[in-house]
Amino acid sequence: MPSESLGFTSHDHTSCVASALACAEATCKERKAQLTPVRRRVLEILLENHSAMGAYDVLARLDAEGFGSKPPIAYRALAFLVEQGFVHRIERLNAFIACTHPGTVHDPAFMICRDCGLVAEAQSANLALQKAATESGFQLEQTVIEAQGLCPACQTGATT
Amino acid sequence: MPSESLGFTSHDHTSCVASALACAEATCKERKAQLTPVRRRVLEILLENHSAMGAYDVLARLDAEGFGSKPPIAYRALAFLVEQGFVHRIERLNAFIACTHPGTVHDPAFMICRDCGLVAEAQSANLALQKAATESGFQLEQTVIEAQGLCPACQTGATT
DNA sequence: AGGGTGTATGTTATAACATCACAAGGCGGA
DNA sequence: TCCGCCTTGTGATGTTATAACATACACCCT
Repeated sequence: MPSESLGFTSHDHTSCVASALACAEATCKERKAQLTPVRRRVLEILLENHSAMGAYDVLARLDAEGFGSKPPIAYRALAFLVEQGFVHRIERLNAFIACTHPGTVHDPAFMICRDCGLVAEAQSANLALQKAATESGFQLEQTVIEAQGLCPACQTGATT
Repeated sequence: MPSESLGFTSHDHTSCVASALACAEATCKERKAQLTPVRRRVLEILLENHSAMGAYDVLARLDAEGFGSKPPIAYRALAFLVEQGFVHRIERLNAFIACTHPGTVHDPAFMICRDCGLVAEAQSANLALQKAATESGFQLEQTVIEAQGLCPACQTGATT
């Protein structure tokens, strides 16, 4: 039962947390980036939670565990993790979510269920956008692709 | 020096404000939606400004013109305009921009220059995303597609 | 005219999200 | 040792957004 956030199917969760952490550790080592305790813990929290969390939600957890209670604590760790590609920011929700397939280079796309709030990560490869950019001379650096709708589970009996 | 939103080229600006307003009026009439003074003025402000503006920037203008100074004044008008499709919200910037081609149905994509802040609207048609959605059973309702990079003008000598 | 309904506006307060500025600690290299 | 760099801690503040409630106005129906 591979972890497949791509669909909205359930999966074995404990193993994917461990493997994502291991991957982050390896990547940091390779890049000589420091996966400090706070940073590591934030990543763990996001992985365990397995859904998009606001910075202040993360902060509350950190505070409860003695890491500090001020916003910059959380924001700095999150910024680091986003930079390293272990975590993605969901603009639409002002929230953060652990990457489902770290290690691979990607320009992720997200599907956000407006009913239950679940967020699934997919690959983007937006050719139309690249074409438009090329045509207008825009030098594309990063793309935010976030779809909103209803996940399979919420399609019956959801708020219309 | 306003620039055309589709490419990053400049264009005649006065005429596009007028035509967009006329279009909004016609559309509202057709839909029996009310383009009240505040709403109309907010649309004008965004059209005149011709770039992404924060809700509070808009609010400051409204206040200066006697429309009221409290956040809901601006947010409600903006929400109406977004609903009607006359204005788009740029998630990445927490800002709003007048639609460059109102009247036509569209699922817009944006190119945001990180140096000068200009925002250009393009068409999206993200097939990859639609495919992913279909495959996973996600019922797609709306897409946010925002690219970040450098506009032609900023590609020489920009902050790297 | 009276009364009900719906939409829009006005206002207070506060929630939620994010950053600045500065101090202090740890650690490696010159 | 001393310096420079990165990281953390903390207080204050800035920015974006909504909840909740009251009021006003237009419209329709009787």
